[in-house]
Amino acid sequence: MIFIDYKDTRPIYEQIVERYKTLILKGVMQPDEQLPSVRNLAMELSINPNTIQKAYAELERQGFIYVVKGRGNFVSGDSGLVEKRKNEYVDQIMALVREVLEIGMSKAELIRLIEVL
Amino acid sequence: MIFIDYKDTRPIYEQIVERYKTLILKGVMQPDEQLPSVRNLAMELSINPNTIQKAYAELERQGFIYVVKGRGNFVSGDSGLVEKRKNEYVDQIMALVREVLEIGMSKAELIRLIEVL
DNA sequence: TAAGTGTACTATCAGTGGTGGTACACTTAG
DNA sequence: CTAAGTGTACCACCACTGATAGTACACTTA
Repeated sequence: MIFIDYKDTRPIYEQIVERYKTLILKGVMQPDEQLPSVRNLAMELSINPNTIQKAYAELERQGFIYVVKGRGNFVSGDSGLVEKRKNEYVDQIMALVREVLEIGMSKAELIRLIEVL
Repeated sequence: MIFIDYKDTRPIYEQIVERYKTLILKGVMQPDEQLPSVRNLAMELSINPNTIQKAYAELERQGFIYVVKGRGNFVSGDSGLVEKRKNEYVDQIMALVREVLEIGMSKAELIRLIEVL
């Protein structure tokens, strides 16, 4: 379910955050489903528990999971997250589209590439 | 022409590289036009010459500029760069598009956003 | 009670971005 | 030829960040 790409330049904790965000938003992980414990996931990935802790803290800060002390971390049920996430993606895409249009690509060409995707 | 955004999390030298790449690709800087000297630009931006040097070295590595020792750095005339850069952008855009489609956005909606841009 | 959970520390290390400074080879204007 | 301006190559140093290692404590539950 979770893996680390050491060729990826992004920090490990960030990769884990991204991975869980997409798992949750795509519905692979259902609301109130439990995430692996900090220590377990650390063991499984052969990394330090503190790194997992950092990732989980970030996921909680962003509202993707909630924490029950002594029990574990669970997927949040907030559906507004999908909409928020969509907007994040759209903003990024539009910024890039503006750039590529400025150096001479046509809208039509770009739209065509999306259509055939 | 060049400025630094200290709120930007990217390193300074990288910001300078990006800035010059777009200036060159948009034609704001013409082939064989001279760039500011390492020391001048460093003074102007109040940063260290080594940082500028790093940015210029990267620009040369990517083929955007060429260097004449003792004279300065100049904009390259290679037109194939535009095409290469376009592809870089398109790859990034398509990766993001795939993500946003996976979490439930429709192609039509996305295309519409580009059309009204 | 014991095991498993999150959480909060502290110390330490490695890599990277950036600064500050020196030095050298080259080109060109005077 | 000389001096000024150019790129280039170092070195030492510092700050920040990501990550590790270890300890400790409070909570929940079988």
